[in-house]
Amino acid sequence: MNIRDSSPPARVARPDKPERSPQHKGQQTRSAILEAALGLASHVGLEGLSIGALAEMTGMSKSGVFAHFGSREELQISVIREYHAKFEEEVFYPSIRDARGLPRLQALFDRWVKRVSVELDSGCIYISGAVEFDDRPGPVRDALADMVLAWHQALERAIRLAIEAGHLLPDTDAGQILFELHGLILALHHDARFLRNPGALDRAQVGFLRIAAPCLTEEGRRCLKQRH
Amino acid sequence: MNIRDSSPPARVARPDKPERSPQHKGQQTRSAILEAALGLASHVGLEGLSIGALAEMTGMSKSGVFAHFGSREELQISVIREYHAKFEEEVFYPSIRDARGLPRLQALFDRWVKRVSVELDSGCIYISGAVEFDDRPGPVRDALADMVLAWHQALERAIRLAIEAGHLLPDTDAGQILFELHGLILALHHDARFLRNPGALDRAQVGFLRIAAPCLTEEGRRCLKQRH
DNA sequence: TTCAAAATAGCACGACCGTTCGTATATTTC
DNA sequence: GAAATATACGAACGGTCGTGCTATTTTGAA
Repeated sequence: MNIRDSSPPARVARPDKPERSPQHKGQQTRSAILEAALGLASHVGLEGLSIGALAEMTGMSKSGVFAHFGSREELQISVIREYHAKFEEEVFYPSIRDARGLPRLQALFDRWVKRVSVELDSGCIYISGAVEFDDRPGPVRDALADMVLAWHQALERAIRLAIEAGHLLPDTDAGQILFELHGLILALHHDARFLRNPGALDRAQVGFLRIAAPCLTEEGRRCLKQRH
Repeated sequence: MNIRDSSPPARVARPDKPERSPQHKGQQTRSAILEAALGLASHVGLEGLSIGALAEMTGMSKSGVFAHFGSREELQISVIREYHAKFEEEVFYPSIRDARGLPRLQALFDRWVKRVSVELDSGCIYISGAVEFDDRPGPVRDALADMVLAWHQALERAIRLAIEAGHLLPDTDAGQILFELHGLILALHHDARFLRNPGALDRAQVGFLRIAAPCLTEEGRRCLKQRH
């Protein structure tokens, strides 16, 4: 099961099939670069990514770094994909082991909250990227939008499952719930990272309950109580 | 009455008192530059602002533009102040003519929504700036944070007035309401500008009612009905 | 009309950017 | 081992950036 139904990794710059062992040195340093890039982009944004800075961080030459991606755009897209994979691994996969319905939805939200606020240095690339590229069409924006949409769809699916499971009222507007939950995350990101307001985390948690409250069935209410 | 209690314009680069008429040519072109800068920053962000691009837009030389601000940072700060003034004029001032309480609060929110979504080209500098500068301490971040905080305080004041007016329940947590309303705006900005989802505007309006609903007194409910 | 001051232009600088190219070094395959 | 190929380097290019100088023009008032 994957967040998105779409294509496998599908490296653009390296169309060779990713056989296990051969030429693994390249992939190895490529991963190292990508990890550094992820950290850098978390601070300065995707637009702030510079090949020179990356070269210095990894102790390589600029051209050495460059060769792994072929262009700055491809580097940015690779970073987005890398972030997506990490996000999947830290937020999505652990949560779908919870029972479908409210427990799973709350697990997804909680891990999302942690990812956005707690992570000491890493700002959310989905959020910063959305702001950076909302007026900049092109392949980077498209890649970013694909990932964000996939995540939103996964969340909306979880909300609908909560309806089907009888935890939320049948007339609940899943898209509206998603919109408001997303708003909580964005407000959290804003208040915690920009304003450095430590109370934001609680505000987001309280917000979740306030959003869910008017849609809860009795079984849903019991479901939330259990988690005290 | 002003959103913020703090300092008058207080030009840093031009400490001369702003007497009415003399040397008005400078201020005039300065305003023209600032207006162009505001439009540019709305598209490419405060970090994307470049003096060269500004010079080309205004038909001036780079050094001519530069001389008006003395540094890029001062230019960015001036743009922030200019945006703040425009924001005040379009959102705050017209709304405080509504009756204090829910009507004023809703007016503030509605104009805020319009400002963020409808404005054809102008993205919100408060929002994009917060993302750009959340990891970049310095005078620009401080100026931006000051403006945002002032606006938040003005909104929280409006919420508290709605409590005092008996429109919202006395135990309403004004800070929490502010947090959630802010979330709606951020989600709107994200969905409308980045994802180009036209339904986001309605979602924000519905969200307002859903956030207010559990806090309403009977008088508050009547207050909302009136506006059908 | 004259003149000082303000406003703008012109030019150059150093720094960094992404990118290209030729070449040397590792690494893998045979 | 050698041959083949993947990987990395170093230097250089054209460009844009912010900024500092020095002229030149424009402005507003005496």
